[in-house]
Amino acid sequence: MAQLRVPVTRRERQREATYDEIVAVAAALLDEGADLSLRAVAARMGMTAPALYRYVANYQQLVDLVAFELDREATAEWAEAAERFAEDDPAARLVVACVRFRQWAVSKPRRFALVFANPIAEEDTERRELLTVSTSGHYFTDLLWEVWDRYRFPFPTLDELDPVIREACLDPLIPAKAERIAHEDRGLMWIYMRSWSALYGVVTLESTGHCDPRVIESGQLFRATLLDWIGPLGLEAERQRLTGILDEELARR
Amino acid sequence: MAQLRVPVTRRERQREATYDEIVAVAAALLDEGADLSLRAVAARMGMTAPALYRYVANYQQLVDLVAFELDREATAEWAEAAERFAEDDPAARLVVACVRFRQWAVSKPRRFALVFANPIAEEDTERRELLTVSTSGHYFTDLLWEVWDRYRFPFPTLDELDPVIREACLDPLIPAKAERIAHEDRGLMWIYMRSWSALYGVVTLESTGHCDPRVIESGQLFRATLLDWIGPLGLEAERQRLTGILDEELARR
DNA sequence: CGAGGAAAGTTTACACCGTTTACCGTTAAT
DNA sequence: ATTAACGGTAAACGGTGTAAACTTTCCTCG
Repeated sequence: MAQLRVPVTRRERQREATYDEIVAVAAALLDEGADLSLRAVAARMGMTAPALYRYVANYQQLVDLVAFELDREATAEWAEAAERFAEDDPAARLVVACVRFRQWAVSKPRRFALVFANPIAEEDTERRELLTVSTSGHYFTDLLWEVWDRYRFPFPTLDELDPVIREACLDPLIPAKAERIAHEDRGLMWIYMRSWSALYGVVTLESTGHCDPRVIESGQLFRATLLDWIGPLGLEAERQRLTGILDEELARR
Repeated sequence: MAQLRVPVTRRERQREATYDEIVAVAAALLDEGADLSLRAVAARMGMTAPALYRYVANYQQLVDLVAFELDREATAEWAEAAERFAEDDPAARLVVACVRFRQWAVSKPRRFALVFANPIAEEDTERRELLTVSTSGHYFTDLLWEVWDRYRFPFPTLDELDPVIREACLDPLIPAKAERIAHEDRGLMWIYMRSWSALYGVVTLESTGHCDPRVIESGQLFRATLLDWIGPLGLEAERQRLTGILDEELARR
């Protein structure tokens, strides 16, 4: 029994704390506009750079670590904000979460770039696996499933899908909490991919600044993109209410 | 008269050639998977690094120069491919150009990242201006206008638009060949922004690899996104033909 | 308790990077 | 022919990631 318990020796607690400090310091550097460097992180922690190699194998792993934690942190924020609507109101929660995601991306573009605009080479299976456990991805798939569970919007059956897509729906390599989705309902994953692609698109465009700043400021492009999904997600009857929530959340700034 | 002619002295020709070589060498480095560094470019040109400062003020300018030229080069490729359809068939040309853009982004992700995934800070007016003259942006706006000129799909009137968006349509800060669009038709720019956002979204998602590799390989996500725009662009009557062109172009690999 | 060993640091070193400064031929213009 | 601009060099500075060798600290086990 004893060895089954996670052994929290003094050393391990210290090590855990060091990891936390790494992430905190990195986030601070990022917010200050400095760029994330191994040496800078080490220096600010009162260590020499090579010491950090006791914690990460190389620079890329440092970045991945920070990205993963920032993703978790951000997702927790959106989730908390979404909880101002009841559990049985997933549509409202989804709207809030999307807006908060967007506000986060626009107000903290460097964090966003680290987490979401970080190129992943096809061959890099390690980093790809890391992507699979992305917290935000799981959160959004889960939310989408709940919306479906409540509103039962249509989605393609597995045999309507392109064989490759079918496989990708059944055994997703992307961040997704698919276990919860019944095998025969896995066509839902296609809706997830499509809607995520749309959301990712506007948000990346806005966050990276490849867009008229006035348009970003107004939020209209994002708003229109979200509204496009009201119909496909079976929320037509709720359009007015959800639009209200959307606008309110956007105005919150 | 004489001083109106662009003076092509020997020196200026040489200088021009050097600029071309910088871009060529940088592109080669990029394609080899090395990262773009001022020193590496200089070394491969047989120069020392400081010599490059006679041509660009700093590293960022080197990147911008290369990005701009690669954008031009790529746009020329898509445009040439699109010309296999007649000038009076802008819809087919648009489909071809979009697919070629996507194939370029997926097969040369590093070039894509340089040109389109390069963050631009809000304050950086210089780089923002550079963005405004982006060749690809002009090409796509132009093509969209031609589609509208032929099919007359509906678009919001200026007074239907949010005031901020209206202003952005009238005096665009984004790459766009807007002069050609009559003042009262500037609502078209809204359609441009929205469709560009959608296109940019999938393509970035696929190019950066934040997506199941099998889905990228199949091209289905991109295909579906493009097909969504057949209706809004007034091309419903052409759906079958355009879908054929789309699939053919995607299969071309 | 004390010996042994792993863990966590440091120092030193190397090869890169962007950038500045001072200097020097070559080339073009007056 | 003189002068000035141009296009290059060498040296140097401070920054980066990373490797190897060495030291100190702490935990564990006989």
